[in-house]
Amino acid sequence: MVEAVANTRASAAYARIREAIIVGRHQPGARLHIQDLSDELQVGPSPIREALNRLVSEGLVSQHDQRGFRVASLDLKDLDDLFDARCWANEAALRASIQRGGRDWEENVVLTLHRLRRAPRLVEVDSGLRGAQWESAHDEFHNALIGACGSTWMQNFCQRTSDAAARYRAISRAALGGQRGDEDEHVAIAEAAIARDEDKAVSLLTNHLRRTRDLVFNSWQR
Amino acid sequence: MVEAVANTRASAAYARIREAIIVGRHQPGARLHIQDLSDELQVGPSPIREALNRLVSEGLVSQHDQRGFRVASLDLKDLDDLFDARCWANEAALRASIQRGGRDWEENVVLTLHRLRRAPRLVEVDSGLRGAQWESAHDEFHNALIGACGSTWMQNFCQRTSDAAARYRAISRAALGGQRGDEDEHVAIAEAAIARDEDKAVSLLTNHLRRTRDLVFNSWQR
DNA sequence: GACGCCAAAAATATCGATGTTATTAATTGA
DNA sequence: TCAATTAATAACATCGATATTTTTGGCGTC
Repeated sequence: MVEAVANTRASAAYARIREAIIVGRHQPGARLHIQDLSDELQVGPSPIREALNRLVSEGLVSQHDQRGFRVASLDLKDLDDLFDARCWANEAALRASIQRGGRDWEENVVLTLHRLRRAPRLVEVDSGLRGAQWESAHDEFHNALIGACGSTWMQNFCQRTSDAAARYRAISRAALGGQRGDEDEHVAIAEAAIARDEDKAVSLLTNHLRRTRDLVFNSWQR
Repeated sequence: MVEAVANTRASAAYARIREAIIVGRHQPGARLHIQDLSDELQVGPSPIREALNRLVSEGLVSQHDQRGFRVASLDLKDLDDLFDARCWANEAALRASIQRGGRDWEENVVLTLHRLRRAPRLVEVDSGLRGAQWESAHDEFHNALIGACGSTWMQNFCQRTSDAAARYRAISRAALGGQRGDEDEHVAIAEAAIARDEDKAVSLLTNHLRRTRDLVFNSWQR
């Protein structure tokens, strides 16, 4: 999902700040002071600013001229906005994948599903590493599902919306103290997809996304 | 589409470089030297680099660590890739708009269509301003069509794919020396949309996009 | 006690300079 | 003449310092 090593300080800073935002370590709406990040990551201001500028176009950071950067904020309206986009994009991409996908696609779906089921769930609340591992496997599985759609543009968009959704999941997880058990849903989606049952697969996937949305919605407070 | 004035040199540089890429003044694959841009825009290297970093996440510029920036390249495979994404995204967004749109949406479609028809076409090959004016009106119309879909995320994605498509159009225009007459297509799409005929509107819009793709495809050479 | 104004402090956006890495040119040996 | 190695050049990534702008805090007035 993101390169472990980077040849440039800006790229390294980009990866780390990005991760921190998605995981929720940098909270929505919080200001991102150049100096603080500079101290934290042990690099000068320039690479930090370059990293932040990349994140701006990615929608993870918002920028106001002369007033610095802050973590893009989240709210219920945006949650529904995002939910719609995810449904539409994933539906189209999944249908195309089912139509166009070959053996390699099927095998990749099976493989990533297996890895997802094997990935450790978040048992204790603060075992960050385990959570990250599961999130990564989860990501891989959903990418595999739409991996044969034939459009990198659409896949990138799905990835981006998925990143945004991960931020909401992190909040909900922090509020509820655990994750829901949705292994069955993933299995069902994979089976329908491989069986080339477009409508069923889409319906299962859409409901899967909706349940995620509802979980976040219900755990929302302030 | 993009703010005319910017309070910061980085934002100003961003807008100008972006425009230059979309219009095709910076050609696909061309290297973007910091120094050159610095001289051209009369600002130091830092704002230029920040601008380029934003464009990287936007997909208009590619970056290779330690090897600088270059204009994102275009090819026929990417054209089809992009075409699929545009069709899927616009179909979903248009359907939602037709279902959810109210009076204000209808009126905006009519208004932007009128402005598009009134906008001067590109008569002479190098009258850049006129072309830009039409491109802008064209953009506004397509945005208006999906303006009531309810998802900013999806609208932003459509905008982004539309920008990429504009780059292909610029190439094809330069090769052919003119634009095709597609006023009728826009009128038909608008009418079907306002008549709330989902399937017809979607079909017209999809064909509209396909014709654009075909035009570019046929004018491709090197 | 609240509002507005002014000064002090902090933070940003930008510059110019420098170390490092890639690219080009020159040179040597086969 | 060409390949490979090395020197020279150019470009990039990064730093540290500075000018501007925003924010904060205090002060006086209504």
